[in-house]
Order: sequence, then structure tokens, then C-alpha cells
Amino acid sequence: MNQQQRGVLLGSGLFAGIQPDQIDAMLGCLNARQEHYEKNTLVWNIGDTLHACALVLSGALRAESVNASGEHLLMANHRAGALVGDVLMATPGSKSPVYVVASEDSELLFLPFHRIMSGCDDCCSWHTKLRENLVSEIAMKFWAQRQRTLYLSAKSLRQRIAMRLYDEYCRTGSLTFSLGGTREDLADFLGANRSALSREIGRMKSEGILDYYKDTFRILSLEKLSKDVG
Amino acid sequence: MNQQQRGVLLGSGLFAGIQPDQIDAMLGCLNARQEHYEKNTLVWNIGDTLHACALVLSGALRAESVNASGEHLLMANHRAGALVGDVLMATPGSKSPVYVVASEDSELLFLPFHRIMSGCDDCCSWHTKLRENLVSEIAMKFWAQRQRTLYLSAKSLRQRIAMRLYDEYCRTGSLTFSLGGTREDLADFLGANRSALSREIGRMKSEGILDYYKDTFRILSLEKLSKDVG
DNA sequence: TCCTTTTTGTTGCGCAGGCAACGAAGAGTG
DNA sequence: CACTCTTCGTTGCCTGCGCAACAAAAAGGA
Repeated sequence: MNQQQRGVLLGSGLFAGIQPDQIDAMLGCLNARQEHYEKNTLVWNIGDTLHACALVLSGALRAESVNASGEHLLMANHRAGALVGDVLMATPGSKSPVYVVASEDSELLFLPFHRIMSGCDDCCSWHTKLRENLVSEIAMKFWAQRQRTLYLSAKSLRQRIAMRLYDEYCRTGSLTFSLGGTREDLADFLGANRSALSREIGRMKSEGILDYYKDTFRILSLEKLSKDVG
Repeated sequence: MNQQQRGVLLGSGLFAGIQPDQIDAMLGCLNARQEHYEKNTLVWNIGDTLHACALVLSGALRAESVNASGEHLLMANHRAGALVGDVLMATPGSKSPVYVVASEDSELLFLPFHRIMSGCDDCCSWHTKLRENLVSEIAMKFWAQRQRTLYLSAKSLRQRIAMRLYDEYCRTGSLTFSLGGTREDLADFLGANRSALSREIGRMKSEGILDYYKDTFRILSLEKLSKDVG
């Protein structure tokens, strides 16, 4: 593990609040294994049962499902610092609903789930902290999903957009921010058609509510935006 | 705690796989407190920080949020056996986005979250199991939310209905089942208008796909239904 | 550089479904 | 029983938005 990957690990939610000098001992105790995956190689498949979750040290992973019509649907993108497979492993007897591939050359750190969850014999001081972090990660993924359902249950596309932008404003505290991903990604996230999304943000721009370029948005009138949020 | 409530506790996901004769010792070790809430009394409010999650021993709880327009939106119904507030407590520094009221006279068992998560000194044999159960509960709530987003991201109401019914068929293994709740509840869950839902299931009935009465549905043609699932 | 691919803006058409309104059939309540 | 409240079915109207199609800008790739 190089210095940059170590930085990613230390900055990840799973290892938040852990002393850097304890990392090596921890990884040993947890029986963590680091592996390299080349671009477009499969990390695990649909129906697989996992024994370890993966922390992305570098590169990125893509999780996709296949529906009954055989279409491949992008479910999630996991960049450096993300923990993948944790929720799945926390669910007893579950098989993966998605397959996961490396969308770039990636370094993955595999952490056996049960080693994290069950206390080791000489209850290491950091073990409890690590467990809490793991549970936090899972809980936060729940909230992300919940937020998504809130967006999707909004009646109009206008409201969905306003909610998403307002949330991002609250999260960053800034009126200008970058959402990441393409316009199509945003449309998918909001459960809408790309052109419909473009049309609507165009309208909002002409109404002086916001301005945008690519994935960067600037809220011009927080008041008007709030009205649309509902 | 009476015998029926004890049965609810033993049947709950949190206490799955725990020996009945260990329960009393556990509850003592966990510092669990049982409390009675009369109908329509507040259990906790929006913005509250929790110190314990609640296991519903009898009665039922209702979680509602208030949007910017002041409307009260039903978020969840928790019946006997449900664990409430667990995901919230697993998220550090979070405040409740909903208020929770007893929708009937209810008995609640409050379990301090940190007592479950951190190992006690003489690492009781059941402690690890309880922790795993807690994490499983949270993970399963994640999957429920995820399933919801899958429903909501379906393009047509027809497809959403088909997905929901097909999932229930897979879950129960029966072509006839009861979904629970009113027609309006189902419409909300599917992110649709009640009359639109009625119209659509009426169409599906006339096409010989299904039959229904109130919240009970019978799949008449699994093949046709599968076509609609996509 | 040229060529291909991806991403974004724009616009017209058509329809799925939201909305409102009404009637009917329970389900409680006094 | 009379009265209220809830739930459900049905239908007409109208609009939000999906969809397809095209153009142009941007981004690689060779």
C-alpha cells in the first residue's frame, strides 16, 4: 500500500478516528488482503455470497444489475474511499443482487466482515471503534437510499431538482457546487428523462433561479428554489 | 412484561437465535427499560437525539415528517416486533427527521444503543449475536429502502404494480396474498395517485392478469405479470 | 490534424397518469 | 336506525413529461 492509498484509507469513513500508527496492527488482526484488479475485471458476480467487503484504495468500481429483459442497469459507482459489499454482508444469507466490476485499474482492500463484527480475544481498543464505523457506514447508506426515495416520491420533476439542489446547498453550505457525473446520471438519479431534465433546468435558469455548466450548479435565488422544494 | 410481549420479543429480529432463558440477564446487562405509551402520545420529536432504540412489544408506532408546507407525511408504521430508531442511532450526530407517536396504546422496550454495540467487560456469549442481529436489522432496512427506489424508478405505474406483486409472490410463494394497509397506502408506496392505481389494477383485472378485493390480491397469470415486470 | 464518440441543448408530438368530482358500500358511533 | 367517516370504483379533463430526433459542442483516439 503506497502513501496515497494509505491516505485514502485513513480518510475513509470506516477508519475514521483511528490512530494512523495502529493501522498496520489492525490490518494484520483483521486479516485484511489487498488485491489489484485490472480495468473491466469482475470483482464478484450476481448471486455470489461474500466473505469480505472491499475498501476502494484507488480506482473505481461499478455495480450493475441485469433485469428480466437482459438490460444492464448501473446501480452505483464506488470511488476511492468507498466501502463496497458491507450492507450485503451484514444481511445474513443474502446473495449479491449486482455484479461488481472495476471500471478502472483498482486497488482493493478486502476486510473479512466477521473479523470486524466479532471481538477478538484481547479486545483491542480500536475494535469497538471500527465496528461503530462499520455500522455508521451501513446506516448512512440507508439514509442515502431514503433520501433517494424522497426525491423519487416528489410529484414533479421541478420539485425533485429543487430538492436535490437544496440538499446539496445544505450539505456544502455553498451556493455553487459540483454534483459529479453526467447529465444522464443526474436524470437517472432523479428518475427522469435526460431531455426532460435539460428542459426543466433550462426553464429554471430562464426564471433566474439558477445557473449551470455541465455538472456545476449555482443557485441564484435561494428563495425561489425553496418555493419549488415545497 | 407479560407472556405475549415476551413472545413478541423472542420473535423479533433483534433477539433471533437468543436462548429464552438468557433474556432476563441480557435485559439487565443492557439496562433495558420498558415503558408504556398511551395512544397519541409522543415518543420522540423531530430534531431529537436518541440514546436508546425502541422495540415495540405491543401496540404500534407511527413515524411522520413535516414538510416545508407544514403537511404531515406518514413515513412508516411500526407494529409489534419492530425496532424503531436503530438506524438513527447508528448514525453519529444525527437528529431525528421524524416525530414518532403511539398510534395505539403501546408497550415499548428501550435498549441503549451503545450497550448493544460496545462489548461488556465479561464478553457475554450472546453479545456478539445481539450485535449481529442489530446490524442485520439495519441492513435489512437498507434493502427495503432500496427495493422501494427500484419500484419508484420504474417508468410506468403498470410496471411498479407488477414488480410489487411479483416480489410479494416470490416472498410468500403464494399466488394469493394480502398486502396490508389501504389502497391509498399502496398508492403512496408506489408513488402514484390512488385513482390512477385503481384504474390500472382495474385494467389488469380486465386483462385476466389478476383479481383483487381490498388489500388481497390473486395473481391469475404469472406469465402476463412477468411480462409487465420487464 | 481528422474522425469517432460522448455529452448537452432544444423542440414537437403524444400519452400516461395526476387531479377533481361523484356515487356507493362498508364501518363505527350515538 | 340515522348519521358520519372512511375507503373504493369510475370517469372526464388536461398537463407534465417521456420519447425521438437533430444539431452542436466537447472529448478522446489514432
